[in-house]
Amino acid sequence: MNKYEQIARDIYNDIASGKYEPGSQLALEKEMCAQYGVSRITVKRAVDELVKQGLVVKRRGSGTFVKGVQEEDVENVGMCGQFGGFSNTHQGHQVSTDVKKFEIVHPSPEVAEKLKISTEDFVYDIIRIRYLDGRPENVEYTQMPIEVIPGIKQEVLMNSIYNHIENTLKLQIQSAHRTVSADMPTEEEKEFLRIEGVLPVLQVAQVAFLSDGRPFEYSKSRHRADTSVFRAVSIH
Amino acid sequence: MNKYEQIARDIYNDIASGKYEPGSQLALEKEMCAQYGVSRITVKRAVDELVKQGLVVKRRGSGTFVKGVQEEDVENVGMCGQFGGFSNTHQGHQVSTDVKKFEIVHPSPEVAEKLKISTEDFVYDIIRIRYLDGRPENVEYTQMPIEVIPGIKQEVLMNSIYNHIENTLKLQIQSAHRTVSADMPTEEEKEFLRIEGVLPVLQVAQVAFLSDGRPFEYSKSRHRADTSVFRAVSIH
DNA sequence: GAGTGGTCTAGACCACCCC
DNA sequence: GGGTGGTCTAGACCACTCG
Repeated sequence: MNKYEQIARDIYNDIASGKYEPGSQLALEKEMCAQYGVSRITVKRAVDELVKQGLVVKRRGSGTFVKGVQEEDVENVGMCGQFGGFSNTHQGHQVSTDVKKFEIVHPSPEVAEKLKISTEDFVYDIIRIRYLDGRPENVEYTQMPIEVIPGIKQEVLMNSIYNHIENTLKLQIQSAHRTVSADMPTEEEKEFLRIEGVLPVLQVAQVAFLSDGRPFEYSKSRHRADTSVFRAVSIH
Repeated sequence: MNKYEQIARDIYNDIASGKYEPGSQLALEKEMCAQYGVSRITVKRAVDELVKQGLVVKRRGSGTFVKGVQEEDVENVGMCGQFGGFSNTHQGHQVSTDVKKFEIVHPSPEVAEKLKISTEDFVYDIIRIRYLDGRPENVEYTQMPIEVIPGIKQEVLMNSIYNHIENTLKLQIQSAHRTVSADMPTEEEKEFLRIEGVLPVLQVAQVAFLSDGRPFEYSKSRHRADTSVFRAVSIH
């Protein structure tokens, strides 16, 4: 564990545990240097992690202050960013999966372009429904190059593809480019998600990248609008 | 202008102008040190800006590589992040505004909590419709504490509140916490946005903060789903 | 003027990749 | 083994806030 990560985690815990009230001032960077026995630039980096998460604000000439945001935000953005697949973001709930389609096909030109592969290559073509505590929450359309992510089996799909990638294949996920939009469900999706009446879906389309820069996934997840939101923090 | 900002901008331009092909390797950090006459940590910081924007990937032991994402992404996330109000994010289009409501009221308990003020305080209560090239694109419900953002006039609302804050009041915007969701428009909104038939709206609710940590705005903008998306890049 | 965080340096050592 | 980026140091100076 790096020093700055450990320090960031420490401060985070102090805030989450209520040791720092919302609006109150954090210990000075100089003080933290002494407390942790590190240089100031390392403390700065640790605190900058919290700034990135939106938990604190730095004011040059004054100090660093706790922002005091809603608890939901802290939980959702938290130490981990809005990352991981579906399973990881809903800890504490019972997650189950229904695999509706699992084939290997050629990608469309659009998908091939996004995944930086040829239409001659092969991709997994997966449709899954995700349930939270037994209620359908979203339907996920996933395409992944078999070259990049080999060994996907039915069993992997029932759990987390992300776990398979990081734990079994030992690959690192680096980033995701997401586009969020609103749409109406198709008739099939209304069945999948047990939607009656008029309810839109929140669509999250993403291209995800490994740490070596290769795109490894193009997916669209379409969520019931009454049970899902997408959160983001942006810093100027 | 700071050195690392200038260097980041330089590299960004090299990528945007196509001097670096997608997938190609950037100049080494050591080379950039020589080129710009700065220390390596400064070059690193510059390149990290581009990583944050999702334009490049660093591979320890190998180098830094251009990710090769869609042009839309680069434009939208770009050098500026997905920031600024509506006017700034649609340069090149003709933007106009229709003010439907402009009053001063007490905030609801929920809004007061988010803005860290009392329900006894006053907030502007604003409803505006935004048009892109003459077509209604979204309706925006804004509440701002009059104490924090004084001097809002009809004329300001016709242009950009953000410009007023940064240029007239000389305040710095620091961050925004956003929650994106999908919903159906109300009957009134269908009129405002000239929606016929069944079309959902993409809602972006946000609390925005000044650089001194004070929340200064709670707003909900509800966009026609057929003309709007929300983009985000997340880095592990 | 005293004190805060912001930027930057020159140099060290480490973890990792590839040959 | 040679070269990459990652982390960290000790110290300097600057920009800003506040009393």
